[in-house]
Amino acid sequence: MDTPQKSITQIGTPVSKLKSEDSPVFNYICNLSPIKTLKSIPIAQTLSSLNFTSPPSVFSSPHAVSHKESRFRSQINKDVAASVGEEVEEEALIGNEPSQNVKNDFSTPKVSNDVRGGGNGSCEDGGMDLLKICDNVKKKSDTPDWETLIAATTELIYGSPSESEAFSCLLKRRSNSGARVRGGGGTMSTSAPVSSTVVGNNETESFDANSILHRGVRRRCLDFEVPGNNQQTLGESSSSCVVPSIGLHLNAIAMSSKENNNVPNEYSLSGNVKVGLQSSTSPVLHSQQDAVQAVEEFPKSLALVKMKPASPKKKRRKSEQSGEGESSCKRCNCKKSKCLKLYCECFAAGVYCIEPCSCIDCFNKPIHEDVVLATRKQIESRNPLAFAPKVIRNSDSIIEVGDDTSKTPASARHKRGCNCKKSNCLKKYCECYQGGVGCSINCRCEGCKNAFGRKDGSLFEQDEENEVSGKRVTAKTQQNAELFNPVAPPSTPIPYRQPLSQLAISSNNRLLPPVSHFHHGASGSSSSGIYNIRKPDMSMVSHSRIETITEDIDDDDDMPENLLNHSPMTNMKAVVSPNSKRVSLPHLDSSEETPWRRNGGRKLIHSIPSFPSLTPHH
DNA sequence: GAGTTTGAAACT
DNA sequence: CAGTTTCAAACTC
Repeated sequence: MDTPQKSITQIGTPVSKLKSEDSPVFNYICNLSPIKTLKSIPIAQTLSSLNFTSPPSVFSSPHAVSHKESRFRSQINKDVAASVGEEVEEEALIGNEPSQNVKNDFSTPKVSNDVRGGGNGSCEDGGMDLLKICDNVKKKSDTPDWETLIAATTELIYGSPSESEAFSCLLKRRSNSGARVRGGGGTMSTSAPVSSTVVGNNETESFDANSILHRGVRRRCLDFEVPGNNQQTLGESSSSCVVPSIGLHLNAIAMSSKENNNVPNEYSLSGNVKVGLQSSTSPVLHSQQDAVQAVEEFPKSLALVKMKPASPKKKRRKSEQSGEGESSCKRCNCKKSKCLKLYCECFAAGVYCIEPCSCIDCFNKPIHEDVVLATRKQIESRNPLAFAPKVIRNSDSIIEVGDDTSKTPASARHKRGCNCKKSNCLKKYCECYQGGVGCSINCRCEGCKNAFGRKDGSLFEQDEENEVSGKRVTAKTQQNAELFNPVAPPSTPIPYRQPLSQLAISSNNRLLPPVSHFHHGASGSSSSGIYNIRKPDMSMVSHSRIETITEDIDDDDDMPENLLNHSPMTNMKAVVSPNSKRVSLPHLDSSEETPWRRNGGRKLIHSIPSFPSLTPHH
C-alpha cells in the first residue's frame, strides 16, 4: 500500500521543477495527494467510521482518514499559513485535531474566507478550499506567476493542458472575481456573509466533530451514520436535487443548512457551480481530487438546474434527456416499498426522498431517520454492497489506446453485471447500459448488444444490432442510447456519465481503453458509500474523475482506493480472467465461475466484507 | 397519462 | 442456491 508520502512524491516531483517552487501554493499543492492519502486509509477504520449505527465510535476515535487529512492539513498549515494566515490555519486545524478544534472550527464565527459550508452543510465542496487558498495566496503573496503555477500544477494533475485549463480557468475566475463561494445554505452565491465561514455556528459540538470526521472520511452515506448529529437538523429537505452518488450527502446538507441558515437550499443548482463546487457538506478541500472534481463537475453541473417538473416522470426524463443521467435529481415513485428498499432509487442512492418524489407512504425522510438507518443496516447486513456503486471502473483500462475517447468504456463495468433477457442490454432496464458501461463476463444477459460494450467483449457495432437474438434492435434502440448519452454518438457510446464510483476492474477486454478518463462525469448510477469515503462531500463531483486521477498517478492501483485499501476486494484487480471483464473477488479469483456470477451476482456479495458498509461489522 | 415491459430486489 | 414474487423504473402507446 502506498504511503501518503509516496504519493506526495509522485505528485510533487514534477511540480517541483517549476520555478514557483517557493510558492506556498506550490508547496501546498505538491503536498496534496488526496488520492494516495486516502488509499492508505485503513479499511477497518473506514468501516468503523462508516458505521452509522455507532456514531459514538466515530467521534471517539478519529480514523485514519482524519489522520491523513490531518497530515494534509498540517501541511497546509505550514506551507500556506504564512501566506494565508489564520484563515488557512483554521482549516488546517480541522483535520489535525478534530476534538480540539471542533470549537475553533465551527464555533468561531471569526474565520473569514472560509469556504467551508461545514456547519450548515452547505453544498460547497472541498474543492473550494483549494481555490480559496490559492486565492488567498495570490492576494497575499502577490506571486506574479501564480496562475502559471496553478496552470502547471493542474496540468500535472490532469495530465493534459486542456484538462488543466478548465481548472486553471476556474481558479482564475475565482481569483479575479474575488468572490468566495460560500456555503451558506449550499448556495454558491456570494450572498452569504463572506465572513461567515462556519455556517454552523449553532451546531452542537458533536455535529462539529462529525463534520470534521466527515471531512476525513467522506462518503455519500455518511450522513446516515450519524443520526442525531449533523442530521439533527433533519427536516424535509427542501432541496430537490441530489446527485445519485452523493447519497445522503445533500440531504445532510439540507438538513444542516436548514438549521443553520436560511439560505435556500440550492442543491437545486441553479448553477453548475453550485453543484460542483458547493455540493458538499464539507467545505474543506481534501485534496486535489476535490479541486479536480469540482472543476470537472462544473460543466456538468451547468446542466443541473433545479426544476420542479409537473410529474416525477417528466422530471426524470427531462433530466435524462438533458444528459444528466443519474447525476440529476433522484426521485422516486414508490408506492409499496415505503422507499425503504432498494427498489427505491432514492433510498438506493442513499438520499432521502424529497419533494419532487411521488412516493407514497414514504419513510425515506429525515423524520424517519431511525427507520431509514435501521433499514439500511438490515439491507447491508444482507448485502454489504447493496449501497455500493453499481459500476466499477478498471484502472487498467485507463490506459488509453489512441485518441478515440468515444469508444466503449471498457474501463467501467457493472459490479454485478446484469441479467437482461429481453432488452438486449440496450435499454435502461439494463443496469450496465443505464450506468453507461458495457456488459462484462459478470453479466448473465442474453443477446447482449450493449452499446457500451458487449458481454463478449465486442464493441458495439451498429451493423450488428440487427443480428442479435433475432430481436429487433432498431434505430429506436439506438435512439435510446443517444438519449442516454446525448453527448456521444450512438455508434460510439461513451460512458460519458458513468456511475459515480466505479471500481477498477482489470480487463483485457479490447473494449478497454478508448475512454479518456477525464471526460466523464459520473452521472451514473447511484453511488454509495465507499466512494464517498474519500470525498463524501464532493457529492456532486464526479468520482470517475477522482479515480481516474488516482489511476494516473498510481499505477499500482486498479481499484478505487476505497475498495482497494479498504477491502479484500483490493485483490480484485489481480483477478482478471483472460476475457476478463469480470470483476473477480479476491478469493474467488481462482475460479472463473465465481459464486458471484453463479448467483447472478447477488449473494456473492455477502462474501465481500470489504466494501465499506455503513453497518457496523462487529 | 395509462398501461405494459423489464429486470433488480426481495422473498421463499 | 434456485425459483418465484414483488416492485418500481423504463418504456410504449
